[in-house]
Amino acid sequence: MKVASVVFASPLPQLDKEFDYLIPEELEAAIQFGVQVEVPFGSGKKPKTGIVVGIDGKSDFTGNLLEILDVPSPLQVLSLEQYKLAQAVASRQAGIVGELLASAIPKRSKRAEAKFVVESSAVLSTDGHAGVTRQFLRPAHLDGDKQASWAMQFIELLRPEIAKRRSVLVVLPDYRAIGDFEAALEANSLSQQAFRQSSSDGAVNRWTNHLYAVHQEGLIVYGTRGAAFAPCKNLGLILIWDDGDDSHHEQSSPYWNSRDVLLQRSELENVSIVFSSHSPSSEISRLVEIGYLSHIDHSGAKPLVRVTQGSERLDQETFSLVSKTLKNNSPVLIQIANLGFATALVCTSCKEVQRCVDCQTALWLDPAKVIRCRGCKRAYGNLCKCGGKNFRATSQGSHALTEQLSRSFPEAAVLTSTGSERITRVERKGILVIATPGAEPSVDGGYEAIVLADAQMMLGYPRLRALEQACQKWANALAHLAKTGVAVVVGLTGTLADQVRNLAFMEIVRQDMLERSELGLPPATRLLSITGTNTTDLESLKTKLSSLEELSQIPTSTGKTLAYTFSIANGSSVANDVRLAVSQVTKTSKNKLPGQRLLFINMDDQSVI
DNA sequence: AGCACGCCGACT
DNA sequence: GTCGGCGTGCTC
Repeated sequence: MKVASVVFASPLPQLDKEFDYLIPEELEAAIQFGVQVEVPFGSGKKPKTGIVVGIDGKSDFTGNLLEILDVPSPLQVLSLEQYKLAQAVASRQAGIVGELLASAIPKRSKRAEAKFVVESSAVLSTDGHAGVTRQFLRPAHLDGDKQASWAMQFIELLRPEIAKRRSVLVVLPDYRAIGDFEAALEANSLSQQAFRQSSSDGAVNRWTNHLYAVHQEGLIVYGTRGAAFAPCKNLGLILIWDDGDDSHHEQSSPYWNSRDVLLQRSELENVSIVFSSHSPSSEISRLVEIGYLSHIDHSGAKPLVRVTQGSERLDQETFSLVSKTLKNNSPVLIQIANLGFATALVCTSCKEVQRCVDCQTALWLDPAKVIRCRGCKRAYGNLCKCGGKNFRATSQGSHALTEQLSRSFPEAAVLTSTGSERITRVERKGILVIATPGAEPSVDGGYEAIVLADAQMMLGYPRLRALEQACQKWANALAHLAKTGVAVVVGLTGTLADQVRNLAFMEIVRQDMLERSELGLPPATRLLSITGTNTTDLESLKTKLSSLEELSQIPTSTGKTLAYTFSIANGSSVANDVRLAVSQVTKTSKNKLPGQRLLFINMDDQSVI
């Protein structure tokens, strides 16, 4: 009898390998790579579902081989390329193949399967994958009247691939981008060939789209970050929008991100890849710098941008610009940094900044006008320690500004759009929109005036990536400007002011990236963090890791996290060593909790510094 | 995950 | 003497 290698879509490290089973002759016809099988496993009575990832005449296993019990459906659910990608990502991130497979394969829907018919296709074009290109592409600075410039650009790039019956994979940061992309697909009559891979779709749709992506070539497969692992038959091109956006990072182990996964996919499947954004991430900037990516600039005509130096949100000139634009019945956008009524509260009698008694975090006025700790959410009354009853806001949030502007421009409608209360589109008229970064509503033809009111504050965050993230948020907001519009960026000085005025985000991020390189910080190096709850376990891990020369430890603010930098070239050996050390500590620890992981390895931490 | 194997305390 | 606690380790 022939032998099949089977893997399980399980996050358990003990099951992170292939198990061999004999193929009974009556099932031999149905067994092929990527089909689901029912197999006996362990001493459990009920059969376990696995996936066939290899068929051979023999097995290296010395024990007694068992037989596959059943093949519930002859349909392939996993492609060879997907499996290789999961293996590569697991090894790079010191994670487990099974946990990646679990998210790459949706839940089976028998109802979807009953209706699924593979379109019989001609023999695939085999014109090879000659001329693989890897690019960073800047789309036009300004969006079209009805469509996002990047989405239109994506359509142009994917068209020729679809015509060749190549599939195209499109990975987007969030649902707003999905909306923009779907609008572009619709406008170009491509919706029929596009298959969304989304965890929020219903089980039947999800499974249907998954099956199409496995079995049919020449499709547009798109979705948010999870789609990076989606099957794509005859893949010819990978497109990623705004790779620097936080949403491209997976929040659970093994903490992969779209950029790195898709770079690996491009290498493994030898296909072209295009990263696109208005302002590059520092990683993309580095890849352009070392010549791995070529830089294609389609940004075109620059809009008119004014930079003011003062810290005042709306100086006289800006105020009259807003006022004049509204009078002309044209829309205005004001981008501010955060929610709530105030970012910090100062007592008017003792001048103390109000802090939480538990965690020392600054208090703020939340959207419900309750004084609350920003960190632990504890609510406070309206009384300072000194007995003072009055507070002054050190910086205003969106709701306070809405109220103030409603008074200043009584005849205009004032709308607020934030991450949690988002408006996606507004009518083209004299309307004043206040939005937090990433929540800017679209408007046909663009805004006639855009004010980036908190530019200075957004730079001030004590984070490694503050500058590149600020550039990303500004550039994305400015894409909403009308061709005849004017933008005002508040509170920048010196070289940075000049660079922002010229929309030289490429250069700003490049300089920032080079400065970080000199300090040995990402993206020139990688940053590893290991987080746990138990300090003794972390201590013993620290001792184990101290013998590894490739790692250089960096301090962290909490005792619950160890952080190290390591060189990109050492990536695979570091991943191996760390995985080993963590499994040893886990094995000998006395603090194990059932079903809970003791230590979390993040091979590319974004937030410890 | 399940489940068996295994070596120490209170029970008919 | 045995029943059963769940720590440890394996499952093709």
